[in-house]
Amino acid sequence: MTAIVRGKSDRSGPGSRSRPARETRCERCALYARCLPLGLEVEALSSFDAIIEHPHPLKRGQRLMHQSQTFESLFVVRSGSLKQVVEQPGQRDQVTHFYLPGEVVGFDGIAESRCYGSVVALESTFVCELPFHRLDDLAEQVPELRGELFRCMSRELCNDQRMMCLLSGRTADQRLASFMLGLSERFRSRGCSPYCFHLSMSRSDIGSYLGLALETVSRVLARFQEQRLVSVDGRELCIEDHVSLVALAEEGAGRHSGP
Amino acid sequence: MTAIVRGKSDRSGPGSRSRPARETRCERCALYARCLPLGLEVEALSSFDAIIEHPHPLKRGQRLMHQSQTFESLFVVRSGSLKQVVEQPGQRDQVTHFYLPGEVVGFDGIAESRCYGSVVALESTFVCELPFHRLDDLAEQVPELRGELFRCMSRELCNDQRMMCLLSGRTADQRLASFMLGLSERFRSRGCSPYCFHLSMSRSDIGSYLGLALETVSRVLARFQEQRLVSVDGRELCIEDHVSLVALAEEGAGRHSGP
DNA sequence: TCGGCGAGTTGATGCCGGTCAAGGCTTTTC
DNA sequence: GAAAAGCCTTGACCGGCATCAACTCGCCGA
Repeated sequence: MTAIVRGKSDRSGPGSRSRPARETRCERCALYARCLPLGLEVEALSSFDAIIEHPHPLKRGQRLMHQSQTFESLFVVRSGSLKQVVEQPGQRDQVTHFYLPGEVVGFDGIAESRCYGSVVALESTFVCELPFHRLDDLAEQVPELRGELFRCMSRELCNDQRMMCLLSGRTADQRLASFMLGLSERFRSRGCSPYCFHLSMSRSDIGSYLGLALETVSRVLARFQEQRLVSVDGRELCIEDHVSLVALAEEGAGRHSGP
Repeated sequence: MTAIVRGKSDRSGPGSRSRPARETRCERCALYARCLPLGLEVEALSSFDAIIEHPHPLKRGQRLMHQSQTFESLFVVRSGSLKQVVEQPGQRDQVTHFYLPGEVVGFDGIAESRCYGSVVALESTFVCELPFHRLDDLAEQVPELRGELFRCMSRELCNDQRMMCLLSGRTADQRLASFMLGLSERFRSRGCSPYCFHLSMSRSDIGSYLGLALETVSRVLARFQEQRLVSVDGRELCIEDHVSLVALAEEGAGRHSGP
C-alpha cells in the first residue's frame, strides 16, 4: 500500500486540508501506542487510516472549533496543545479542558450535533481529523474501535468527575498540586519527563480551569517554590518534591475527613 | 411475540433478578419516549427488550453498585432516584450525580471495567439492567442504538462541563438557583410539575454536590424563601419566581463579566 | 414513655481567596 | 527605538462561606 486516497477535497479556512503523504499513517505515528486505533488489526487500521484528514496546523490562538458551530468531526492532537473554553452570556469565559498529544477533542459535540465549547490552540498544533459519520460507520464493522470509543468517552467522564471533586471542596493549594501532578502523569505516559515540563497555558487559563483567580495561581506557585515543592521559571515547571505534593493533594481538610 | 426469554438465571444479593412478565416491555413503559431505545424499529426494540434484566427494587440507602466493583452493566432508572458518591481516601465523600427516571447510570464504569463511584438509592427505586457486553453486541447491529449510546454519553459530558462551570466561579446563591432550575427542567421533561416537586436528597447531599456546606444550603434556601423566589417545606419545594431565579443563575459576578 | 439518632435550622466567628491596584518584564508592532 | 499590549508578580483589603456550636423536630426501637 502506497498512497492513501482520501475522499474529500480541500476546503478553505482553518479547516482546509493538506495531505502530507507518508507521515499520516497511524502505524508510523509516535503516538500510536496511546491513540484511538490502538489494538486494531492491520486491515482495520488501514480503514481507520483512510478516514483521517489533516487540517492545516493551528498557530497559537487559532481556533480548532467555535462554540455552537455544527459538529462534524472528532480531532486527535498530534502535537502541541489546546484548551477548551466555554463562553457563557454575561460571565467570564471558563476553561474546561486542556488537550495534549494523543487526546481526543470533540466528544461533547455529539449530543446536540454542535460544539459545546470553543477549542483554541495554546501553541503551534497539529491535529488529525476524524469525520464522525465515517468513524461511526467504521465502529459498526470494527468492534475493537467501537470499544475504544466507548472507553475513551467513559475515561473522559471519569476525568470530569475527578475535576468536579477537585473544584468542590479542595483548597487552592490542593487544586494546584493535583493539577501539576495530573499534567506530570500525562507527560510521563507520553514518554516526556514527568518532572520538568513546559506549561503551554497562561496563569489565567490555569486559574479559570481550577476555579481560582490568576493572582492566586501566581501566589500559590510562588509559595510552593519557597517550600521547595516545585521550581518555577515563567512557564517552565520542575517538580522537586513529588511525595510531598501527592501528600498535599490527598490531604483531608475539614471536619468530615482528616488525619 | 408473547413471553420474553431471558438468558440469565437469578442471582443473590441486591443484584438478584425477578422477572415480572408484561410490564417489562419497553414499548409499554411510561418512560419510553425519554429512554435509550427511543427510535428503534420494532425488531430492534424487541432485541433490546430481550437483553434487559430487572433486579429487585432498591430500598432507600441500598446500593446499586459499589465503588471499584467490577463493571458489568448499565442501569436505567425506572422509578425513584439515586445518587452517585465518590469516596476518596481521607476526604469527605463527594456526591457527583443525581439520577432521575429515564437516566442512565454507569457509563463511567466502561473505561476501567470498574464502577467509578458508588450509586445509592435515595428512595424506593426500580431500575432496568443492561448487561454491557450484550448492549455492545446489539450496538453493532443497530446503528440507531449505537448513535443513541454515543449521544447519551456525550450529553453526560456536556452536563459535567456545565457542572464544572458552576463549581468554578459561581456563588452559593447561583449554584442553588441553577441546581433547582436544573431539577425543575428534568421534572418538566418527564411530565412532572416543574414548579413543585419533592427533593429526595438531603441538604447534606445537595451541599456535597454543589461544593457547599450543608449549613449554607439551608441558609440560602431560607433566604430564597424570604425573597419569595421559592417556598420550601422540608423537602417539598415550589418555585415561585422562575424569572428571577433564572436571572440570578445567569447573573455575572466579578470584574471579568458584565453587570 | 423515654432515649437516641439523623436531619434541619440558626447564630457567632474567622479565614481563605477574590478583588483592586501598582509595577516589572517580555513580546509585538509600527 | 519607542510605544503598546500581554503576562506575571506582589501587596492591601475585605467579604463570602466554612466551621463550630447549640437547639428543634420527627422518627424509631427498646
